[in-house]
Amino acid sequence: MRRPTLDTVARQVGVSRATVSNAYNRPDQLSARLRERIIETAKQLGYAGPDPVARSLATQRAGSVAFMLCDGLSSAFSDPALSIVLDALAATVDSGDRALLLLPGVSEGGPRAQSVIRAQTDVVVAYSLPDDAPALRAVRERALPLVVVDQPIVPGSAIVRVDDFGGARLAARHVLDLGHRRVAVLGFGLSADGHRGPATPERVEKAHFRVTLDRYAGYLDGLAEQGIVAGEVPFWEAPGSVRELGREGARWLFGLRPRPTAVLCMSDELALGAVRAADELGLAVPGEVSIVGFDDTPAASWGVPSLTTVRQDLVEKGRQAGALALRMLDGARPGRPVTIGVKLQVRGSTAPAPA
Amino acid sequence: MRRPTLDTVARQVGVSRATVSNAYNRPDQLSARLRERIIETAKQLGYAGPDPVARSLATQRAGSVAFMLCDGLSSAFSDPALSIVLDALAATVDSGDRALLLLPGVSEGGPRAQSVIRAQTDVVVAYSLPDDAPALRAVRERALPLVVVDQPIVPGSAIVRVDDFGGARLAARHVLDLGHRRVAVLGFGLSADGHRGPATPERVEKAHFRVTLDRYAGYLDGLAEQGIVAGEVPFWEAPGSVRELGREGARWLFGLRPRPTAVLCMSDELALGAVRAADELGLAVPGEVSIVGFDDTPAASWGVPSLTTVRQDLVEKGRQAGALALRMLDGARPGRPVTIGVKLQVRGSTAPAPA
DNA sequence: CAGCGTAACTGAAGCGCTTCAGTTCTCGCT
DNA sequence: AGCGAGAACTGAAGCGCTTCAGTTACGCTG
Repeated sequence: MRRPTLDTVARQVGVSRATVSNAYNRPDQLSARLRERIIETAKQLGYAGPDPVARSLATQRAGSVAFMLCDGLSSAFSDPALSIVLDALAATVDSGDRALLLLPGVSEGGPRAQSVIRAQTDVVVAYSLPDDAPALRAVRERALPLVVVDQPIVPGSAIVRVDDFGGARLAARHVLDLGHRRVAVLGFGLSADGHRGPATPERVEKAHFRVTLDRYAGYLDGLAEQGIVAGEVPFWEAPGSVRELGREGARWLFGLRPRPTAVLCMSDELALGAVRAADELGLAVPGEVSIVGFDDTPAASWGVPSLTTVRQDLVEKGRQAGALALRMLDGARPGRPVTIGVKLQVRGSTAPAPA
Repeated sequence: MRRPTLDTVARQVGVSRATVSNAYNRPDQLSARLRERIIETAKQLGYAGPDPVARSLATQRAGSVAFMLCDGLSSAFSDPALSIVLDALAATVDSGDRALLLLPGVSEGGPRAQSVIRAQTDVVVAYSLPDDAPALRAVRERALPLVVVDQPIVPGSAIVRVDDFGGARLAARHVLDLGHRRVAVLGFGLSADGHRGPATPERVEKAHFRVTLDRYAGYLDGLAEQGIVAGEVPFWEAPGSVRELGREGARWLFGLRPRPTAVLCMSDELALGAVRAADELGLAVPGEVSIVGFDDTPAASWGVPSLTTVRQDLVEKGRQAGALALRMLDGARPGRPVTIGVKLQVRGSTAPAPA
């Protein structure tokens, strides 16, 4: 005995299949009494409504938004920024009656191409993927509409980004204003190769991550206002926005001579790791070293000291990404990139440079 | 000019549709040369392989595992335990060639029934939902296989749970052994009503969350060994496993007279909030108050002081849930509940009771 | 009362794919 | 030469639903 279908119900009630379909999808197309009878019969037969897959085939819409991310879920969600963006995105697409299909990355390079090819989805949102992610090729092959968050730049896709350059420059100017002149950068990886260590000019040259590059450039641009040049600014690459990695990088930075008095971090998580490293080395924050984060996640204001950081509106970012995805579905053109603004949030982790 | 289909390719190559299908799905059914020609032609036509939705309809498998959670994503992922479980789950189902469909909750009660009814999925995993979640009814109506993580108890579903009772008892015994006699509980909500405040016996009576109840019972059971009874154990309900809520609850608990010397927390996040509250009130941890967490998330070992906590193997939990989901798909019976073991992880947040 | 608009319902053509029972052809073996 | 086995490929029947162009019947208008 098979599961009931539209047909089973139709026959039982003695109407056509179309009518049963209408009972579920266009109540105005039949009399209320008949509709009620149909629903009632369906319930008795254990029919739970039109099969979603068959409906998708007939309507030519999968009804889901795929979300691709670079790493696996656990490392991804240790980045609180992602949770916030994803939540806002989910709320937006859900209210548009679509589900969220999650495609986590494998081994740093994003999801497998195969996962994308088999995904039942109408549109995909790529969250901060490397330029050469195989998943992106697959998206193009399937000719699916694409919304890119942060990076990379993909022709024909809609884009939501943050003013990384401007934000980083704000951070740099801030420490400059406080009198700091020996400034270091604690940042994300330049490429998806898991490199962990000081960045070399060559690596900067052939970087794959726009965000890393833009923030780095923003820092340098700001610092240039006091004549500080790239060569004087140590830059540690951490292959992920994780506290532990920030701690490790900061340790190295604090070991340099002359020791930097300010560390510009590309995320709050890295910054919190840096604070920890300073603690462990007996360096007072912000007395001896100032630390600036990026993102303004909840943890930034929670900690002791609270974090001076570059605030980006993460909820807005997720919402915009969702809205763009929905709009792309209606066949809208990608349009201009949406840029989320930033501002400096001064708190307790920065202070005038020590004498 | 429409998108190409199997048929387009078949006609172009001059073979039957079945053969093209075989080229993608059963390479052994045709000669390598023909297969190559087909793939080549497909590429030229811009055909990216069989349409996933149509394939699903034909094969009668949606190819995805739905994951339902109680809250929205952002609050959900502020619970690091979830990230870990979800990641392990994702890895397991992905290797089984299935995608993860995320169904976040709305307003504390889990996902909407409608979301479940329209979900293209073969099996659903429910993560710590309240007993009366409408989504669960929808799952039953659709007769989808169900794997429940933690709670509630649903007849006919597979279950992955943790030895909550035993773990809680371990925590209670630990503080007892250290000489504590005034012990408080800082826990999750008993029902999905967002209640925030001291728990009353009536609320305990008609609780909806098994986990909260079991842990509470475990604490009491342990404490009973020194003759401590429920009435002597203040219990604050926090409507979520969030640091800020833990802090608030702990404040209240620390305001009681006589002040508890030990606080048993149902999660590490709550415990970290309690540590913070103690700090702010000038209470030394563990000198004046001991605090025990639950879960052993990364944050537990990271903080100062590090957290004494009940460790559950979260990765294993996610993996088991994934494996069960996959097995249910093959028509396996639910079987006995899988219980993940716990053990006490003693660290720096507990010490002998003050004299 | 003819004419017409509308509400209520139906028939049938897809949506794009898989799969199974054939059919044909080739080749090795006796 | 004859036979059988296997390889290579095909035809057609679904999978369960939506949708659109009709068809019927009915009440209303002039």
